Amino acid sequence: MFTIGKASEQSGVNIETIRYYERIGIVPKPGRSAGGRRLYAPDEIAKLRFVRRCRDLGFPISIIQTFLSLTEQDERTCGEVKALAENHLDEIDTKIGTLTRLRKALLSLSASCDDGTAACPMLDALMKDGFDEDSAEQSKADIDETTVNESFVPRT
Amino acid sequence: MFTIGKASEQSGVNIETIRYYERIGIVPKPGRSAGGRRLYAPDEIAKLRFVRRCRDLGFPISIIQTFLSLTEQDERTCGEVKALAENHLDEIDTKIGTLTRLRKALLSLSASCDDGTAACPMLDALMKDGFDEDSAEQSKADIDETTVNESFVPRT
DNA sequence: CTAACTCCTGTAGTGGCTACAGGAGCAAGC
DNA sequence: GCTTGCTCCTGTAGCCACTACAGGAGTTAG
Repeated sequence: MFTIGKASEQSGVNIETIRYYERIGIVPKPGRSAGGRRLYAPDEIAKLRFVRRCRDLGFPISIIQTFLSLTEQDERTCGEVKALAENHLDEIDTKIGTLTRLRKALLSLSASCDDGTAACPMLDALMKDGFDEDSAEQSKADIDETTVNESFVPRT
Repeated sequence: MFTIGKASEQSGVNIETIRYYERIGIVPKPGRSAGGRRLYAPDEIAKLRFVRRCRDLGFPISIIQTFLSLTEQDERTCGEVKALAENHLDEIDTKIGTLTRLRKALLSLSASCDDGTAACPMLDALMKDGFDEDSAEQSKADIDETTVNESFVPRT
């Protein structure tokens, strides 16, 4: 049995985050010592580590919850997991695509911008009227089609 | 002069978001009608549009605020703008790199996962002990080096 | 004059944490 | 036994950039 500090070290999950996970019910409440401190069994630490790895892969908590319940009742598990993973992969691909288009737009904007000039062509371009019609609206439309809002961005 | 609804249409900024921008002080408080409604002049709408475009490019509000104050006092504007834009470009690049590594990791994990299997190799792998040492830790280390946390992810 | 619409303020919720404040348990050294 | 310093406890508030209400008031078309 380990206190929360050791559990944090071994799982790689921040102490505050462990308590947060307990609060939102993604990991079960651990036992307590006589003095009221949380005590973690090795398998509870394994669960925390699992959650961290899934977060590292960019999965949202809600999906991880599904993963965890799937591991409890191990009936036709793998198909669902694969489906969720592939859906997540699609989202990652969309995100990479969006960022790549953004990168391109920003690059061409900042390229017009020479150091030392007083009036800034980049800011000018962003202030102008007929800007969205050109290049940016293109990527905007692409994004809106697929509606990829939920900022998942992996933890560091 | 336009009411908030028209201003929203013309700028592409959601009504609630306009009021939010006013509340946090990124755009100035507009005038009011006799009945207490916000009235926007064309240049205020232009400012809103500028903010939206910057958000579309993924700039955080704080940077946009800098942009706006730079346009007020137009002294050595362009150099600073370019620097901020290039810094943002670097962040985008890092994010694309992270997502690409993630994609790879997730792809190889889900590849091991055949539909219909009861026990899931992917979940197994994530539960296992010596997992972080292999491929995931690589990308983890890369991320930690550069410390890119602030989830910026462009609006749709 | 009324129905439908737009707008107002203020507050709370989203995700996934992180950062306190103010206290209590616990281990080691004196 | 007592102090020092560490870890832990609960509860709450903050982060970002919005979004979503509730409950009311102004406005406009028929």
